[in-house]
Amino acid sequence: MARRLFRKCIPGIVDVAKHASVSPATVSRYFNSPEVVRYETRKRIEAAIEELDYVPNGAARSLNRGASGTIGLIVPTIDNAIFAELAQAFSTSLFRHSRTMLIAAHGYDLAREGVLVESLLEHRVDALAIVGLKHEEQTFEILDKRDIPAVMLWNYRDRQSLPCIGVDNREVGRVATEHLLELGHRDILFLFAELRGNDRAADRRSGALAAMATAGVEVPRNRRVVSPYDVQAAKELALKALTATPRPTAIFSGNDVIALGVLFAAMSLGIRIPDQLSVIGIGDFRGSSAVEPGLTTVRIPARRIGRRGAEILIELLEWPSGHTRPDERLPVEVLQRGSTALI
Amino acid sequence: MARRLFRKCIPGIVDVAKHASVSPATVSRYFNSPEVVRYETRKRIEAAIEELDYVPNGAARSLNRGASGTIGLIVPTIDNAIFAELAQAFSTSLFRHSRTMLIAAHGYDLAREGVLVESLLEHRVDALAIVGLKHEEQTFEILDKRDIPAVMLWNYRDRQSLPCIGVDNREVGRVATEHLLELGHRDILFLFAELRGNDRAADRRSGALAAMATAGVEVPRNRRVVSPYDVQAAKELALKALTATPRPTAIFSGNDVIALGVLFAAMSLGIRIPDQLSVIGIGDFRGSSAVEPGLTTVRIPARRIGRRGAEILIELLEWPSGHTRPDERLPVEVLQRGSTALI
DNA sequence: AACGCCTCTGCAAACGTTTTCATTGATGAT
DNA sequence: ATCATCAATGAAAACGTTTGCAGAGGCGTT
Repeated sequence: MARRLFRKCIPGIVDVAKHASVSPATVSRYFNSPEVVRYETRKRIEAAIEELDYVPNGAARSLNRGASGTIGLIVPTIDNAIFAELAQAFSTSLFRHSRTMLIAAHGYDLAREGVLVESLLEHRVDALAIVGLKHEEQTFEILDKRDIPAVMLWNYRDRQSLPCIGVDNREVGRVATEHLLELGHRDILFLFAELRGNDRAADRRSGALAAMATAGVEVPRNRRVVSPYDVQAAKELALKALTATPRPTAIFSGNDVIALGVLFAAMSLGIRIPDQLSVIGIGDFRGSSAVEPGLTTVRIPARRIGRRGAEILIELLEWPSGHTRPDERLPVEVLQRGSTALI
Repeated sequence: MARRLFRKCIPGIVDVAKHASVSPATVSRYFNSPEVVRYETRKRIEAAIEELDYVPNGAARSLNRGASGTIGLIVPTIDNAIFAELAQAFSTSLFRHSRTMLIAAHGYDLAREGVLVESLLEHRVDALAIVGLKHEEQTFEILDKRDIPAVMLWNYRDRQSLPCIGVDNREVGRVATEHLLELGHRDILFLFAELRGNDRAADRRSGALAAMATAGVEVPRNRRVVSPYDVQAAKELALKALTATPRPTAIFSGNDVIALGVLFAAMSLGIRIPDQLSVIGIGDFRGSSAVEPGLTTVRIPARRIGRRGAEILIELLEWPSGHTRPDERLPVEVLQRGSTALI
């Protein structure tokens, strides 16, 4: 094949080698195990690198080594406070171990998720983290066949086909509901988050309804509403429910964004919180404590999940075998602030 | 060099070729220009790919082609509503053109930014987008030497060394201030965002102060405060200012997060907005319209910036030469909602 | 028949690293 | 002087693709 004459002479390791009058092998060693290279040689190489503005070619390295130093993260969307926090923590942890994050978002579309996995595999990520428990069968198969380390983040459940690191979202739904029940509320409006392609939301819902059943409280159809992930939309749904009679005494919100919408709806109707209405959220987003009144919510440790996810994958990479399964179920807790009170 | 016997037989193009009884070249053509491969041959190759679960090796391709199909994005932090929106839009646009985003965050640390650029170059990104105008000299130099397409996002200014796509943040600061002035406010508290390593915030500040100067209104020292990017912190700063006398009649907030903090502070003090206090934000974050009262803010089209940034880089890649400089200055506008009123 | 053209495919040379193995001196022990 | 040891380096074979060139048939035209 003909030389690519046109390519703009971007310097390679052999150029550096020539410049420093050593062999490419030595330059490579300079990077990968400097201590075996004689001091003066090292100096010469350094000078050459500086001179040529040499930057190693990751593709070539990864081709040779069979590892790219890159770890994939698949989230529903970046554009969502809580996943952004997760991603940031994940990325930072990786950076600390000199690896890079390759992030991809599927927009709650499981089919598209498959494409993303393929794409990440094509980039030869060394490991993979996916948000959520529910994925296409094919995804699991291909990860298994390739046997690259993989974990599922955010939601936790026992005996999954892949290790998970996160919280049990059924528990989350349960404790939020129990909190309202303990305060004496019986007529509760449930504003669940969109369930499609979202096992977290689905789990919260089933946890919540289970808690209600345990308490022996009926939840009529019109008290179970699904809200988009959007303050404005949640606000409108809440407005509708709060202007009808009878009015619920409490609102369970599938996440803090929905809760924020509820708060604003109440405000615009002049309904005093928590005297006339209790509101609980889920997530403890940044800023939820500053809302007026402070939002009672179930804390989900997003950053910690991101950090642990990254750390565990790296561990898996560096000690490939042995190990018990690295599942981690993180604790959740209700943070009672000003938005809930005894009925 | 000895064969890497241990590597778990992950199939390559030659395995596929053998399986389909063709040459590797033909398999490669199957991917890159299917129309030249005979139908039956194509079928055979498809079967082999299916059978072996073959996924092309991006590193090898990128090594050979000298292009990785990957485009870098450097942001201060992902974990920030507005940059998350930007990144999401950027990523989606790239995906549409079958390219991948490699994102990196420096946490407002210009020094670390240099490392990130290097790291992205090592990954051989085909192009690069950076948020902000101000960067290390070395960054510009290396981008220039490598001559990979690069743009600066978010902030706009004429005659920069790299094309920029964004809004003029001095204008942003100016129009926000003018809005308050037009409503008759003279005693305005300025809660600027953190300025260090943040040319956007600095520009907003200078635009705002210039507008005040033009109007001939003095801004005393204690009316210029810098707030962290955090609802709680902004709330506390606002609380302090709002409990002192004299109380400002309006608050200029460097971004919507700060404005939210101000709103909550006013609420907790029982100060009615906008009757007793006008508040303006900047950014028009998702949800800012749903706040009660609706937040008046200066709209910055984050998604559009992300999308255009991606599109422009791709254009630059596909028609490498010619072209006028692709700078784009996007319009800003004040969205008056319920949080500002005549004094 | 001879020739040219077209379609499809194979050959083999890159791409820029890493790493095994061998080589070269230098040093120290016998 | 001989030999083993050691430190520092070089030579060369991979890694898995892409692609220019050339070859092999098939077909239509002279």
